[in-house]
Amino acid sequence: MSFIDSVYTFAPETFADDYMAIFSKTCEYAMRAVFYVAQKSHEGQKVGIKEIAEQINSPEPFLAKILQKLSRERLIQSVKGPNGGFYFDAVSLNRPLADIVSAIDGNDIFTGCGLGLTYCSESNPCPLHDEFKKVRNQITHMLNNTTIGKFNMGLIKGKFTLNK
Amino acid sequence: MSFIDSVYTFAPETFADDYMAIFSKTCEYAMRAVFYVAQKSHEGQKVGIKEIAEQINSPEPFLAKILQKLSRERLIQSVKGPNGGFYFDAVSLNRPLADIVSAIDGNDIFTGCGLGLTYCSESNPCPLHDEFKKVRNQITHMLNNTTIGKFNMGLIKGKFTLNK
DNA sequence: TTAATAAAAGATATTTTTGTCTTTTATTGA
DNA sequence: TCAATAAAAGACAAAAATATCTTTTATTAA
Ligand code: FES
Ligand code: FES
Repeated sequence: MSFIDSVYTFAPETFADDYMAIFSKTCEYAMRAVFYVAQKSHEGQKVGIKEIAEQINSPEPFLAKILQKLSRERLIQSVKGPNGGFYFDAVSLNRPLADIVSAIDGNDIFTGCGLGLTYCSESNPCPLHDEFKKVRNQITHMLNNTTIGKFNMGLIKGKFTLNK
Repeated sequence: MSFIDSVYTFAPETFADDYMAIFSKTCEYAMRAVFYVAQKSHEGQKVGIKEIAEQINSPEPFLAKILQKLSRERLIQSVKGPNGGFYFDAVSLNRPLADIVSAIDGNDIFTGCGLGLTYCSESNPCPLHDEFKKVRNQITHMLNNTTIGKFNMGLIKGKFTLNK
């Protein structure tokens, strides 16, 4: 390939600098928002979408969609109009984070096969099955044992970050 | 909303029955393919893309792209022409599966923040940091301690599945 | 040295995820 | 009861991931 050619030839980046996280971006926004709203609820306040989006550094209209979904599923509370906003009642504050994750990302992270087989099963395991089960169990444990309100104190005391 | 209306009104499924896995589909295909080719290499054979795609149940042209990438990165060996195909040499068979994953999905799964913060850090942790670190470490351990050739015997003996 | 073979590369298409914009509905306080 | 407010809903747009098709290059064996 000549120099001139190379100037006009770009690698067909089918595999961009992709970076794959455990949770979808949607779910990451959801979790950050939930923790932020929980903290405010602990202080007895409701929060508007604009403030939430600013504080967790997420696109506002997109986050609105996410919270709408959580609201429809009664995982978060909201009221319209002046002094309205999002908040959590006492019951919701005690819900596990797992409820948020499964509402957004589904249950694959709790039950799915690491190699993408349709069903994860003991009788027909993929090679990674035994080790992957441990990973899945730890994720499940983490999400089941983290209530939505668990970090309220830490957040109020400034121990944790929710914005990049 | 009237009955007639409801007949023609469909919920705008912005959140389809999404299911989020730990690895991208691309990476799942890659891992399944790698294990399949490794097994064949152990038996001294090269395998064509068609056979691999059939055996691991993946779209053939898409898998071809994936293996091309791994080939460019010297993670898998290949030869063109008659009797050609993909295979692993002894060195590659001993590579950790982590090399495949990071080539395809990047390093976020090893180092990224569970809540999607730009950097995961001890000094500015997100609420999930402590627990998420454990998950990440277990994934890292799993992928570093699994060589590409680790399951050859199990696969030959039919203990494992690679197709759905 | 040629025909057949099989991977590599390139171009294109589809689907899903992520993100934006506009309109509607509910609530509140004046 | 009216104007202001804020979430809900709906329609639309952009980007990324997934998938397909065609052409090119390298290798082998006859
Ligand atoms: S079968 Fe793959 S993780 Fe269980
Ligand atoms: S800061 Fe979020 S996992 Fe470390």
